[in-house]
Amino acid sequence: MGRPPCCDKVGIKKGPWTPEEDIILVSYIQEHGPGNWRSVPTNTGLMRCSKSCRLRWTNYLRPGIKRGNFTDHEEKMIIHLQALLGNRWAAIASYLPQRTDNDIKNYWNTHLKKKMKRLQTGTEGDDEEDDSFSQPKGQWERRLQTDIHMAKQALCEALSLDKPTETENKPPNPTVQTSPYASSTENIARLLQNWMNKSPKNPTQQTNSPPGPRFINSGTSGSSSSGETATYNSSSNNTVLDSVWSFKSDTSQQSGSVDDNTINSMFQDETKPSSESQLPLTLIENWLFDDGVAQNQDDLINDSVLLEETSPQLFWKKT
DNA sequence: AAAATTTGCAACCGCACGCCA
DNA sequence: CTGGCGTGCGGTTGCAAATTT
Repeated sequence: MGRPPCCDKVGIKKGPWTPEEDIILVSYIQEHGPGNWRSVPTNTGLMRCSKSCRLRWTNYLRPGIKRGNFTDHEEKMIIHLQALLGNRWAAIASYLPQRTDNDIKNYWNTHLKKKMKRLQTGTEGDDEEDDSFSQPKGQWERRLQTDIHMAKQALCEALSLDKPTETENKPPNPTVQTSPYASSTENIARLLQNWMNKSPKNPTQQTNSPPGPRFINSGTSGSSSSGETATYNSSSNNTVLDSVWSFKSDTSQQSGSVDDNTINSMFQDETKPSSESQLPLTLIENWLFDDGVAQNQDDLINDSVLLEETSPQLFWKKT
């Protein structure tokens, strides 16, 4: 007998999330914290399955998420990490705390994969955008070696949970960085008001949206169950979220500055690994982005293994 | 200017895994 | 030990926006 569905499919709404739903979800999580997703639809009245709630939260509503264009640095990291880890997007995302695995996966599939293909078809060197990326030879061997390497790395990771966290040279970690929601407080009241004033059919236009490539109007497709589904700009979702967070913080703290510690502690047990649970990044980053190594991908794995073997302490903690 | 095609991304689906009774 | 449940993960899809014809 097969597993029952994660949720009752009858009456479950699908498709794009509306701002109302986002607000309900965020409010609930702000009160109860993430987790126990099963109870979220029940307790909030959201006509969404628990999975959908979790996905919406982790991929979109969670604080600390950076949206918009990937930087060169991020792109290189993804390329290198993908070479090391394969399509283990969650693992890759753990090294890019501001990005979700879904985001990284999408970026890989839509941008980097093509780049790879281009390079593979013999245009190496012609690509002005990415001179650090080249298709490795003997991929199977390397993958095998990678897996061994990763097993070692995972072990180190597991054993170094209580090690001090790296911070320097490290991309800002959402669990310690200043909340972007607090920083956008100025716009928030206005944005929230804008959104509230506009009819659901009139999407909130970006007033401080991230520099995303374009804006998708999620529209009513896929969520026809609600005849009056609010259409809104996906890229402004964070704007709505900003509004929620900051609105709440404004009501409790006149300064409008969210108590980051409160929020951060609140979400410490999220799906994204905290900095404490990560392998010290600086050394890996340094190694990954060492130009010499980057230009010599064939030696990448060997270098890493060698490095690990010759300097095992580097993989434990920064000295 | 309009139609056709491509692109990008949010969301869904199904499987896997760990926990617990 | 076993089965149910909750959650996480990776692959895939659907559709609006952007681009090309």
